Amino acid sequence: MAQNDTVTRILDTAEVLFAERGFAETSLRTITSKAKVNLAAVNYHFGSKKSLIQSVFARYLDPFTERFHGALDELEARYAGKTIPLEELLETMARCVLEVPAERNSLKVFMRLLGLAYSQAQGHLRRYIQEEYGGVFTRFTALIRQATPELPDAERFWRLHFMLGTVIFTLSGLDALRDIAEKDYDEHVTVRDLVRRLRPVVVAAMQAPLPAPAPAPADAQEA
Amino acid sequence: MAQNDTVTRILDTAEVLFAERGFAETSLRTITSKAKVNLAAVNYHFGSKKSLIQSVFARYLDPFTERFHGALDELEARYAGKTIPLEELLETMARCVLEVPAERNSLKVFMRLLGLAYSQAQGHLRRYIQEEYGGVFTRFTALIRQATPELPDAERFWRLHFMLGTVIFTLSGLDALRDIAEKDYDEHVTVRDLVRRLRPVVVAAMQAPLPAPAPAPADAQEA
DNA sequence: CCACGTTTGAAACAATTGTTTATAACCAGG
DNA sequence: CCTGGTTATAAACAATTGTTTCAAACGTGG
Repeated sequence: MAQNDTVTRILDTAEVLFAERGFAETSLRTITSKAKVNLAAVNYHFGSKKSLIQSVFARYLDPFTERFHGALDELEARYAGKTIPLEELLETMARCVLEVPAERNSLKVFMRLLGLAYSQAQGHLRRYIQEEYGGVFTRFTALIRQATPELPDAERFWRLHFMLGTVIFTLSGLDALRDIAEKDYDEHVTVRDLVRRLRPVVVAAMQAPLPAPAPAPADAQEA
Repeated sequence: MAQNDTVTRILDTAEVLFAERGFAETSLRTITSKAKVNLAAVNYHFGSKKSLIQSVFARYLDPFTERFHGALDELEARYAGKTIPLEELLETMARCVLEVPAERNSLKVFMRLLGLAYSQAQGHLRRYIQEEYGGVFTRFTALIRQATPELPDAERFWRLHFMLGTVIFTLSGLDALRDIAEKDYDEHVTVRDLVRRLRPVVVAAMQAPLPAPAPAPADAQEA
């Protein structure tokens, strides 16, 4: 029990600190002292700081992907070859995202971690997540493709990432935004409230009219 | 000229490195060696690393806010008290965002810096930007408010941040996304292409139907 | 009870960080 | 040609970082 206790105590403390301050800004000494374990315990149990970070993600993403795959199985079975409506797909994903972290820590931590992973510049973390958990996302986008046959592939690709940005940005910066919202509109907003607000926006965004065709490239502007 | 040369060479190098690797991950030695200036030059000219970071932002945001204010002046004059349409407001902002960094470095760097500032966890940088440049944004949102009278204030607040997330997330992660898009759909996408794609999505998102009212809070879920 | 693999503990390590210091180079104005 | 303040340079500083080491404590199977 002592070993497991040390490992989970490190993970519990690390994920909170990472979410609060970022990866580079969180030292192993801060983690271990707050977790009341020895400094060397991190390198002993995880090997390195980098691998600790990945373990923090794995503890969220492993149960998520499993549950998400299951939910998609159930959905495909229910629709038996018929194309699943867009709302249903989004709803299912939202439900899985909400359910998994609710069992342990707050969803806020999970989203903040995801946001950090994406903003990590050189992106070896994003690559790890892509390689390890890209499967469900590929499966999900294939179903989205069937649900939005009117969209050109490239257009759908970009719109999905537009919405990914919306969700990650909003939920990962939730604390700051919530403070403003509470002060200015005195309403205490929960994550579920946000998902409720997100739903019509995401649907409308995905179903927005196609953009005007690109103008003739008179002089190409480098990006 | 020598002084100015050192200062701008530090800023030019720092903004690129910051955008590529983040703030904490970029050391002053990396900056100064790449900029071919002495290590102490940063502390001499800027005082500290933190203040160098702020200077990097100021060099983008000062001309941007000036130009944006001017554009809003011109818009208000043109509409002479009448409410400015939403599309026009968005168009104006997009134009200013596109024009300013085009004069010097790439827009990509600017957006990546903005994304980093927002994902910076403890957020003293976000606070600095808010205090220093919050004015234009307040003015802009007031105009947006007139353009979308059907939206409750809180709803508009959240939707604006949804869209802010879309823009920052997409444009700050542009390189990675562009690689995927080019590989999968072999289309070379420029920033202007993205803005063209963004336009109908943002408009549709802002005009999406209101969400269903919150269900009775049977058991409150902590966030 | 003993012995052995596993886990913890305190300390030290080597490397890197931002910042400061003291000296030298520069470059105008008298 | 000095002289004054401004800028550049090299070196050192103190603090912090991730990682390693090695001995002590632990706990379980013989």
